[in-house]
Amino acid sequence: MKPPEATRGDHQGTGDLPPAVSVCLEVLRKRADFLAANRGQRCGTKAFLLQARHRKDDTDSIRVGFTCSKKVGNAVARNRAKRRLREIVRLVLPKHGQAGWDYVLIGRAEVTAARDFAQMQDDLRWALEKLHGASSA
RNA sequence: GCGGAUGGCUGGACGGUCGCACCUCUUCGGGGGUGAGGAAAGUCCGGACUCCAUGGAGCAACGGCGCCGGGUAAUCCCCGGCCAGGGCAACCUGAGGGAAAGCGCCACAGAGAACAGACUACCGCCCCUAGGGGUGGAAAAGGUGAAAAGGUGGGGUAAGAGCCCACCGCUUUGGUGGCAACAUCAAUGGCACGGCAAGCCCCGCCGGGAGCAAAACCAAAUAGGGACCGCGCGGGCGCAAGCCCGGGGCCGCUUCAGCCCCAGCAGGUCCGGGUUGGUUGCACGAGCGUUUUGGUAACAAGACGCCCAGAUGAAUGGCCGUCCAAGCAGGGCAACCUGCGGGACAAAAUCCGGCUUACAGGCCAUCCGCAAGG
Repeated sequence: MKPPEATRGDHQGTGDLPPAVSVCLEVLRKRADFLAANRGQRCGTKAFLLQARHRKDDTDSIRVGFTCSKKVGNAVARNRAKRRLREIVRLVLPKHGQAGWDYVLIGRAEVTAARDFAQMQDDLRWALEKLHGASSA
């Protein structure tokens, strides 16, 4: 009854990815991609933790992954958290993300499912500006 | 009307706007269809299906089950019945075979706890003699305990006792009813037989193992194995042809049948295994709905209609509006009005049949008790 939920034991978490997003976005499916993103830059917000990594390969697509471990709650709570994260990514990332980067959003217990939706979008914009501002500086 | 018992249903609705998975149509712009649960859960039973084990028979071991009958693919499940316990009742609960095969265990308390025993108390006799001691009888009364050797009443006696009698219980035998568990009636014996088998055990029945990450196929890249050919090949006897004797393996043992192996390699030809992706398995099934017939029922048979999720870092959603109902506050005798507010448990992962557990609120049916009315 449970999805792979992947290697939960370590703190990588493995996101569950919904191929949701629009055309220019791709979804991370490989465990290795998640591990690589985990070693990249990161920025926490109230509703989630954002990890980002510049792939430095020839492709210029934006890729995203989502991680909601069992700490977030039961299956129903995890699914809801992932869907909300997926939705703010769909609305925000095409405009504010940078090509050639991988992003991973990690859900938090309680907050990810309950925070005001508009505020979550602002959170993501703020986190993206902070990361890319720091990397360019 | 109040209280209660049982069974079942439902578990937000509608709309707007972005979006997801699969299928499908397409003029490649896009359009259409379908898309979580009663528990999808726990993974506790039973099956289908797949692979592994060479097949048959017997035995042993291990595990499970356990009133009787029926249902089913099957079950530890379901239905009906029996017995025991609880409740005024509807109804509920019950690992419910065997303790006159054996072993073992019954703590504390108590005189005594398992082929009984005698502390207080009772009675007779004897002795010192307010009272007590000795001896014998007896096991009813008190006390202890979860449990004390049939119960109640009467007779009887020095006092007592199934010692005798009646009823109840029990043993044994028989009759009757029932497929059976069992019930009931009669006779019989004066009563001999404590509990625990979720202790060992005995009896009866059932059971091969692993599981869709099973398994099959395709494509890549990569280190290492097997078969056949050739040289050659177990022991003994023999000049030789040949004859005799084998050993080991095939999930425990025995047996029968069958199969395989029994030195090595510088070569030649061919085949298989693991990893990562992909495809299949993978959704037409012990299927669902309606209905008829048989059956007390579980269920079975028939007719008609229907196609109903197939993901894999894993779709079935985000936001907003109106309404519905739980809750809170205010107003009103009340119906109700206004505002706030928030939506039970829990999400498919090969598929079925069950069990168990979780669950806000709402609804329906049948039945029982009490009260009132006709």
